This record gives sequence, structure tokens and C-alpha cells, in this order.
Amino acid sequence: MPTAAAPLIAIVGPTGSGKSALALRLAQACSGEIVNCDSLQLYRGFDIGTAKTPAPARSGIPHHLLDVLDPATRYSAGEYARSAGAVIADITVRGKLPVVAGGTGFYLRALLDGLPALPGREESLRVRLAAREQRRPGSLHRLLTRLEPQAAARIHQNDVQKTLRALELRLLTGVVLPPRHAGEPLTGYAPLILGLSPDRAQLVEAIRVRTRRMFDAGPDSGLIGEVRGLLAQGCTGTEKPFESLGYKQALAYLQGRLALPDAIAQCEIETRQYAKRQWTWFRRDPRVQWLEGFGDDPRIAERALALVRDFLHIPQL
RNA sequence: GGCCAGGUAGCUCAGUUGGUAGAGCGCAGCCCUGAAAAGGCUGGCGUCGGCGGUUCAAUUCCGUCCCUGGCCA
Repeated sequence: MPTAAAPLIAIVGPTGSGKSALALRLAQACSGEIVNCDSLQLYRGFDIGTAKTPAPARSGIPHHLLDVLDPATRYSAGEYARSAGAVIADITVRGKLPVVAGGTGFYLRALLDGLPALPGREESLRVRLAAREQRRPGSLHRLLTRLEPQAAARIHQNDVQKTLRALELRLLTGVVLPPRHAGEPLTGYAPLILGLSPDRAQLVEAIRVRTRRMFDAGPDSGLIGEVRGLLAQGCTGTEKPFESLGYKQALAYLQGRLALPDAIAQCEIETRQYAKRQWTWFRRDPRVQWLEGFGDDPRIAERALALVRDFLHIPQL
């Protein structure tokens, strides 16, 4: 029998389902350390809108890959997978249990299942291609169809973002988009993936309450205050994280493009839609063990804990 | 009380020179190989305000009533 794979816990689920709370609970109970898997909590200064667990509430549990990026930094799933892989290895070597928590399904997939070895972004080429698309809409997909019919067939003609990536690969390196699941999966670990799936109506309500709380704190505190502060510190508002839920609307409000009630309503709607997309993403992963409720519900936490305890003994069999 | 403008999909509205209607948003389902809180796809029978009338046929024309907004009393 080969050496037992090291255990790894991952907690997924839609936004607002209580992933952070559950991760903290499990980490406390099983001498674990938390590894963030949320594409926006990586950014420094974006705290309120990303519902980051405040430092005092972390109970001394180390949180990794939190506040590690400057707002102007471009990031990617590949970089995340490498960073997270290193962090997890380190945690494991120190005899602790890695608890990966976050709602960015693509990042978790990149970490666990691997991404094919492909070159990263090439900004100058992207600028040129984007300009071409701007001038003649649809031209990028037509070009891809000419160069790589198989790749083009897998990307909808309206999906400029993904078309551009495929063209970037082809033009830059001559690489053809490899078949799916061509990545190297993470080896040496046995992952237990827990999924939080609260009642839909209850999650919608929780999102409503949370959104209001973020904005209602007033113009000098809360999300609006946070964005105002970020701008005062030199952010221009064009950085990537400003395109995200809540920040987008707070910025639009501060720039006079959106009335406050509309900003709040819009944020709430988009958050709900995001939660739905996350559900769609995680639902089709057969490895996920679902818990029907919120992560901060003690009963759910107990059931999760039972699953984890059970799981931690299996690798030794 | 009078005059005017409206009452059509959950919301905002378009439309039918009479043959039972369509967009955006929402909502639902889904996709996704380095932007992923991003990007993309699919899905619209709804007493066309109520009741009468004209007509082979009315949401569309006529009458009447109700409701909403504005103006005048």
C-alpha cells in the first residue's frame, strides 16, 4: 500500500452560505489552517465587500492567501494554483490540516485538477486583438475559426473573452487549445470537498440583509467608505477588483453614475446571480459532499465535523 | 366633478391599418483551459383593466364602468 495521501479539506458553496465560518470551525477543531480560495479576498484593502473574516474573529487560526495582492495586480487561476499548492504543502509539512475555503470554483479546479501547461497572458497581443474586435465585431472568432476550427467550435462566437485567449495561445506560441482535463492533478493529497447548500429562499434573504448592511453603514464607513478610502489611497477605480460585486456599484455611486438605492438594488441582484452561477458550477462536481444549510449553523457545523473526523481516519486504512 | 394621458409577461415599455402579441431587465436552466465576484448560451400563452356591442373574428373599433397620473374646478 502506498504512503497515505495527506488529507485536505475544501469548503465550497454559493456566496453567503457561511463557508468562512465553517472553515474556521473546522480549523479550530482539527488544528487546521485556512487557505483562501476566493479570487477577491486575495486583494488587500477589499474587505467589506468581499465579506472577509475580520482579523479579530480569526481566533488565531492562520489564514493564507488573504490580502496578498495589490489592487493593480492582475492574477490568474494558474498563479493561484501554484501559490495555493505551495501553501498547502507547507501546512501539511508542519503537520496541520489545510482547509481550503472560497467560492471561486475555477481556482479550486485549477488547484485540485490542474491546468494544462500553457503560457500566460501577453498584454500587447491582447491589446491589438481587442482593437481588431472593436473595429470589426466578430472578427476574432472568424479568425479563430480559420486558424483552429476545433477550438473555435468549443467557444461561442459572442464569447470574445475566451475567443481572445484561444487566439492568444495560437498566435503567440502556435499552441492549439489542448483537450479538456489536460492538466496535471494535484498529487499526494486526498481531498474532502464539503459543499454548503442552504435553502434558496433563505440564501436570497441572507444576501439581501448582507447587502444592506454593507451599504447602510453610511458614507464614511461600510462599503462606500472603504471604496472612498481606496480611491484616496491612489486607486483609480479601473483596477480589476473594482469590477466586482458591490465595488462596481459603490464606485458608480461615488462617481455619480448611480443613485444609492439603485446601487444597493443592483448589488443585491448581481450577488444573487453570482450565487446561482456558483451553484451551477459546484453542483456538477460529483466529489462534493453536500450539507443542506448555512455554514454558521451549529448543526451543520457538527455534521461537517463528523464527516471530517471520519475522513481523517480513512487515509490510514 | 370636468378635461387630458395611460391601464399589454414579475418590472419598464413597444406593438397589432381587426386574424389572440414582443423587447430590455428580473427570474429559471446551463456553459466555461491563466480576466472567473469575469465572460458566454438557452428559455416568453400573458383573462393585452372589467363588462357589453359591432364583426366570421376584438387585445386592436364603439359604448360603458373601474383604476393610476397630470391639469382645471
